[in-house]
Amino acid sequence: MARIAGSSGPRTEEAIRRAGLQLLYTHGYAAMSLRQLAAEVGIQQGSLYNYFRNKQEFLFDLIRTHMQDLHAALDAALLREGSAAERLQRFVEFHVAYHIERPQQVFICYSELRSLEPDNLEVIVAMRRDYERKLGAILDLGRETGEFQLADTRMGTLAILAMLSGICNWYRPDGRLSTDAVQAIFTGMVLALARGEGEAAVQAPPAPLTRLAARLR
Amino acid sequence: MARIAGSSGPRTEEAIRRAGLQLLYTHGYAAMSLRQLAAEVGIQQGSLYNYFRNKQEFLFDLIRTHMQDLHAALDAALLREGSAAERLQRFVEFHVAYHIERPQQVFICYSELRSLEPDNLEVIVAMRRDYERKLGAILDLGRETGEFQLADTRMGTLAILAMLSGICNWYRPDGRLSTDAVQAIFTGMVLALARGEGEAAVQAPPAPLTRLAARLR
DNA sequence: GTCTATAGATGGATAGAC
DNA sequence: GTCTATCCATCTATAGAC
Repeated sequence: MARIAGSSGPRTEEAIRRAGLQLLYTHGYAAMSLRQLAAEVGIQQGSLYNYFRNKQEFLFDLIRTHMQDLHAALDAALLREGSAAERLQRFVEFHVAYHIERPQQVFICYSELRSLEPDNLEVIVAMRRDYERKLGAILDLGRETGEFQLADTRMGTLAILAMLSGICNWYRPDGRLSTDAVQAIFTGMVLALARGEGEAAVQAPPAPLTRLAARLR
Repeated sequence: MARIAGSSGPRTEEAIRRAGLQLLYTHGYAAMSLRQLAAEVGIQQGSLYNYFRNKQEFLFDLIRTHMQDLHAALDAALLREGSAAERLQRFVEFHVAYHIERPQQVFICYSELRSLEPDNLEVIVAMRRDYERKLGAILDLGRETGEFQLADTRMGTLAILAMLSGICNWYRPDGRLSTDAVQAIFTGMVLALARGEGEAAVQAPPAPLTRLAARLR
């Protein structure tokens, strides 16, 4: 993976981003050393400081850039017209495709929030809230038009995002299903979730189960 | 948080587990120092080695113990009779309650898999697969009886687990909803997901969306 | 922009007294 | 079982030559 020593400027910057992404994905922020990063790029460790002021700034830039790309791509893909179901389908297709194409970036943006210093974290969390709101607006619309029967649109938002974002934890390009197939299957599941009334199968209260779990704590 | 110096044996062991859980949850394995851990417990750092051979063994024990508890609690709660819908409802109620009661343990068991050495990871992944299979069996049963219309039960398993496990990322005891309310809402969403056919709202292929996302990469 | 060299701090783990 | 003291490795970040 080592590059030619002496390669300069933009090429090095891009190499650092790529290698950093891979190392963050594999080892995590705290376990990724700048010596490793420099070795992957093919430069000496001190030279990295020509590209960022410190390790934290490097992480923050990587995450913020990804969140900006995500928003831009969503805005380009999302329908502003059509039924709520159509918009939801577009959202799912977009989100699935984006997560399948950038599993590393997506994973880091979830898993390394804890590694951000408070001020930086605040910025990213705000961007994430905006993204959630765009899905929330679709679910709210669907409830107004009667297309969706969700008991709670906020919980629906969180459930759908968790379900879709989980894809980057198991999807493999050489796996059983193509991107299109995954998109189709998840679109079906999300639409069913949003439309269905999902009345309970059993009426008995779940309290005893909770106690059981507590006993084993 | 410091405890009385000189406290011995089982009390210290329990204190180490509790403090370790908190530190792993807050900072992660790589960023958690044994000096921090010892300080939280109220002992000196060297004394920790009376309770584990090294840091890795401590993490592994914590995760393995949690997975064992999870399996035992599920087996105690899961119906072996009844319709697939009833069993699925029980599964969701159990899983939600368990995750709400132990958000830290659950979070660590997902986020620190990367910190396990290969042999240890293998053990945990096998336990996790067993857990997934128990949900998968319910979905398969439902498809055989015609209760469920899932396009792909394996994807259904992954989707449901991601959706439910995401709860520990946002649930707060002092939040808007009680445990019972969260259980009821998620039961409804999961049952709707499993039952619904979820035909697409739009027939057009999603290929252009994928290209759009790629353009912004 | 890259290199070498190093400061300064912190980490996991061990040894031996009590 | 807990303490003190320490070894040795590794880390981020900086300084200055080329």
